[in-house]
Amino acid sequence: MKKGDKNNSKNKDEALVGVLRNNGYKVTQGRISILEVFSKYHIPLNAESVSGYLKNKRVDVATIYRTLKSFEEKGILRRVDLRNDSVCFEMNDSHHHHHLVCKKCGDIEDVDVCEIDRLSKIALKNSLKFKLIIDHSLEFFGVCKTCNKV
Amino acid sequence: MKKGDKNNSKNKDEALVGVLRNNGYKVTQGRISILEVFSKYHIPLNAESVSGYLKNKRVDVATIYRTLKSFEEKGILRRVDLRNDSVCFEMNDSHHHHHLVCKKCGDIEDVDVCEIDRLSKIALKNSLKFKLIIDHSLEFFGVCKTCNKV
DNA sequence: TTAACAAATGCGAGTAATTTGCATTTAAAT
DNA sequence: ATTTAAATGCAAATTACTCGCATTTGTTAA
Repeated sequence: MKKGDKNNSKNKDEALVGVLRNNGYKVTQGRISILEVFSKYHIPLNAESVSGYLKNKRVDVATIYRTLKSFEEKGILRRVDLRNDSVCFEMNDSHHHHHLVCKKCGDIEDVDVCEIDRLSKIALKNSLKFKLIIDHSLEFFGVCKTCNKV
Repeated sequence: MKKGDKNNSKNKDEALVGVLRNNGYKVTQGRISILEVFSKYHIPLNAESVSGYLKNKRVDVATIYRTLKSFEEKGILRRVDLRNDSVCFEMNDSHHHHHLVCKKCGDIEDVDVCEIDRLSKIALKNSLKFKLIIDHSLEFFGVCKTCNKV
């Protein structure tokens, strides 16, 4: 590993520590590791996947579930609903995006839809019951080219 | 019950029978009853709720789960993910709409967003991997006025 | 530094939603 | 009416997730 890489990695970790502190968390190795996984893999991950990526630095699955839920409540993670059998999350950073999911093989492609904020405002304006919209889900389900050939 | 009502009800059931036949299903009382529930209540329903509405005409919960899944695959029902602890469905008819869900009390308001087809086309056009988009999810999560007061 | 305390974790048991295997029943084709 | 594959009910199994509690750990303040 080159010096530069090491520093980058260190800086990145320091940024993650900052995220934890800003949200009033104790800084534990487990939470840092979980954040590292999400900041490395920009794909929807469920508790089991996170656990898999944490092989070496083992964190109990109950802790992972608790952490994911808490991170979501704080807005550090966003929940992503892909209509599979588990709840997935992604880092909730500036790189906000949605997904196209293959109904056959489950393959995922990111989708940038810049108009969702506008739609959200329209929805709120037309709403009778609601005063505040915090989040939204927007995912597309289809068939990928590979599966379509079969 | 008036004659007219009876006829309407009968016609409705015949329409539902048609739905089953068109999809290659055997026409069973259970499936008709389940379709009746969805065509009567235009709100997201999970297996348990359906079971509740079927009180008199009891259908086993395993059968309900099997039926819902199968109906979704056929496109008769749409899956609706409201981020609660069970999978919900709605009739997939012309009355297509989305939802605003209160994160605190779970109250739901329907949302009509007419631009989603356009977004879907844009997503497909920009996609590298996908050839076909079949469905999408779009739900908004927020806080309703009642809960916001507290 | 260290003492003290609340927060965080691990572990195991528990729960709720959903699925599955299989024997029985039933709709529909012949 | 007979036959057959599909559909159902029942009970057991599975899966994702949660909870209680004893122990550990990070942070605060002396």
